[in-house]
Amino acid sequence: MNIEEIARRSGVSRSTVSYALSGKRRVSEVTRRRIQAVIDELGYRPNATARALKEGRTRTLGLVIPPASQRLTDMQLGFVASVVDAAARADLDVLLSPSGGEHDRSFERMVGGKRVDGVILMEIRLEDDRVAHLRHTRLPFVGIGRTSRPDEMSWVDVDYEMLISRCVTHLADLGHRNVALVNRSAELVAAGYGPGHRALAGFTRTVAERELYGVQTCCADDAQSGVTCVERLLREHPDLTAIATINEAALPGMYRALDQAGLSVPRDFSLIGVAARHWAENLHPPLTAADVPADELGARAVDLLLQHIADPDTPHRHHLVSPPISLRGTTAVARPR
Amino acid sequence: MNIEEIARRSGVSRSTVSYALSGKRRVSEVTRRRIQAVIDELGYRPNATARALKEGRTRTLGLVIPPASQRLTDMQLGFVASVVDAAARADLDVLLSPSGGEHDRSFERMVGGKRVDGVILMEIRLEDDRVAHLRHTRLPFVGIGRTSRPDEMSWVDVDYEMLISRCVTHLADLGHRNVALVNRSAELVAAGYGPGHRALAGFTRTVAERELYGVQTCCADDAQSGVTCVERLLREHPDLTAIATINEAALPGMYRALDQAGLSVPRDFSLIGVAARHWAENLHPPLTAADVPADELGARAVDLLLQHIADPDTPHRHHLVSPPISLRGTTAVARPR
DNA sequence: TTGTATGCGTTATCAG
DNA sequence: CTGATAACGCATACAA
Repeated sequence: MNIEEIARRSGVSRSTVSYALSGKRRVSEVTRRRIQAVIDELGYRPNATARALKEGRTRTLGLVIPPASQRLTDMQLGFVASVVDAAARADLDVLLSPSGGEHDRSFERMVGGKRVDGVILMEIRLEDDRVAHLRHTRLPFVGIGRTSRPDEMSWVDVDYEMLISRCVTHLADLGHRNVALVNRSAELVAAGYGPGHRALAGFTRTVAERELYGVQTCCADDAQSGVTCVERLLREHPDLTAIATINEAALPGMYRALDQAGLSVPRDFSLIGVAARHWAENLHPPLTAADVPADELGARAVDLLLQHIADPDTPHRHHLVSPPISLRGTTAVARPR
Repeated sequence: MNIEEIARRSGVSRSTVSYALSGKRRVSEVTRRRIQAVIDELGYRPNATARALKEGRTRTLGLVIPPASQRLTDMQLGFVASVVDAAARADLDVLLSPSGGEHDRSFERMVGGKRVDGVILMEIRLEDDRVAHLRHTRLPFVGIGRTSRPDEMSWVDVDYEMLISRCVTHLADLGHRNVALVNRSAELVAAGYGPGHRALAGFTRTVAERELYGVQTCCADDAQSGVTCVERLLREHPDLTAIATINEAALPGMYRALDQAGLSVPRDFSLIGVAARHWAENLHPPLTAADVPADELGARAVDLLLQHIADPDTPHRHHLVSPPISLRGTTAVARPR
C-alpha cells in the first residue's frame, strides 16, 4: 500500500495526500480529515526508502563500532547507548557498522552507498584511514576519539593524558614511589590507538615530574589477561605499591591477582583508573577512578554531527572532557610490601 | 556522482554500467574494463537507497533492543554483538531501534517505513504488542525470546525454567534446604517478561519437588539493588543458605552484600545462576552458572530471519537452548548459618 | 553485445 | 485549495 492507493481511496491526488501529511501547503480541513481517515484505516506510512531517495537524505546516522568479535568495553557500550538514545530523540535511526580495519565492507557500504547522513566514528587511531576516507567523501562525521591532527575533524574525547596524570599525582601524594600503568592491548597500542598513547604520555610525564619509579605494560582487554599481567608486574617489580589503568576489561582480573597475591586493596596496594562510572562502582571494592561521562560524550557527538549535517561548512568543534577523580575504596597511603 | 555520469564518461548506456557491475548479463571485456576504469577513477558506488527502492529490499535487518537508558546486560550485549556479526557475514547492515513500549517512534519508523527486510526482537514479553504488530504487517521477524504462544512466531530462547530448575536441583543435591530466587526487576516481571515468569515457574516447581523452603524476590537490574536485595533476604530469612539468580546486573552487588554480612562464598553461602560466560568468569569468585551462548543464539536468530526473508512462507522454527551448568567457585555443601 | 524505456514511492514544482 | 508531472538513482524487461 502506497500513497497512490491512499489518494485513490480519498478521491484526491497523490500530492494532496503528501501535503496533508507534511503540512507544507494548506489542505482544506474536510479533505485532510478524509485523507487521515483512510490513512488510519489502512495504517499507511510513507516508504522511508522512497522518501530518502527523493529528499537526498536518509534520516539515519552511521555508528562505526569496534568489530563485534572483540567484546566492547563498558565505556564503549555507554557510547553506543547514548548515541542511539540521542539519535532517537532527534527522530533519527542508527545504522551499525562493526569495522575495525580500513577496507571494511560494512563501512564501505555505509559510506560509499550513502546509506547515512553522517557518521560517528569510535575507536579512532592516531592515523586513521577511515578519517581520511570520510574527509574525502565529504560526508559529515564526528569522532569519539581523535587522530594526531585534532583540527582536521570534529570530535569529542576523554583527556586520557590529563586523567592518568591526575591518577599518578594522587598516588604520589599518597606517598607511592613505585607505580605501574596498565595500558590497553599491545595490538591496539601498536596500531596507534590514541588513548593508549596519550595515557602513556601522561604517565611518563608525571612520573618524571614527581620523580617516581614508573613501569608501563600493555594488557589484553579481558579479565584473564588482567590476572597474568598483574602477576607478572608483582613478580618483576617487587617494590610496586600502586597501579593506574585505563583498561576496564582487565580490572576484574587485576583485583583477583592482587587478592591471590595476598595483597589487600587499598591497605597493601592501591588501584586507580579511568572507567565508566557503573563499572567502577560495580567492582569490589569500588574503584577510585575518573568517571568517564559516556552519556554526555555520546549526546555531544550527535549534537556536533547534526550541526555538520545541517550546515556542512560548520567549522570543526571539539569537546575534551576530563572528569574529576571520584574517591572510592581503592587508594590509600603507601605501605611498603 | 551517479550511474549516469559513469555511463557518459565510459561512452556507454546506464544499463551497460549496471550490468557490468552486477554481472547479470554479458558485457564485452573491453567495455567492462573501460567502465571499471572510470568507476575506479571516480570511486563510484551505487546508491543504496535507489537500489533499495528499485529492488524492494533494503539489505538491512532491524534489531529492536531494550531502551538504551536502561543499561543492557552483558547477555543482551552479547546478543547485539552476535547479531551484528552474523548480519555482517551475510553482507547485511543492522538498524537499531531502542524501543521498549508498544507505540515507540523508532520501532514504528522501522516497521511502518519498511526500512528493513526483517526484524529481530529482543526482550519479548509473554504478551507483546510488537509481535502482534509485526505479524499483522507480515514483515519477517524472529524473537530472541518468545511470547506465551510459542507457535505464532520463530524464535530462539534460553530455557530459563529448565536452567533454574537445574540450579535448584544442584543446590538441593548439596544439601541446601532454604533457597532463594533473585529475579529480574519487578517492573519487568509485572510487564510479563518471559524469562522472569519462566524462571519463577522452574523455581517453584523444583522447590516443591525437592520439598525445600523457597523464597522469591524481584530485584532491579543494577549492583546497588543487588546489595539491598540480598541484605533484605538475609535479614528476613535467616535460614537461607543459597541463592539462584537470573539477574546478571545485580550479581556484583549480591557478592558484596554477602561479603559485608561476613558470609564467605561458597563456604558459608552458595550462589548459582544463569549468565553470559564472560560475566560469570569475571565475578570473584567465578560464578557457577549456566553459560548462555549468546553468540550462538544471535547467529541462529539471523539464520532463521534470513530464511523467512528468502521465503516468507517458511514454517516457524524454534531453538531453545539449555546449556549445562559450569561448576566454578560459588556452590558448596550446605552449612547452617 | 548494447541501448531504450519503464517504474520503484516519494516530494515538490508548476499550473490551474 | 488542488492536480498533473517531473525528478531522485537504480535495475531490468524489451528492442535491436
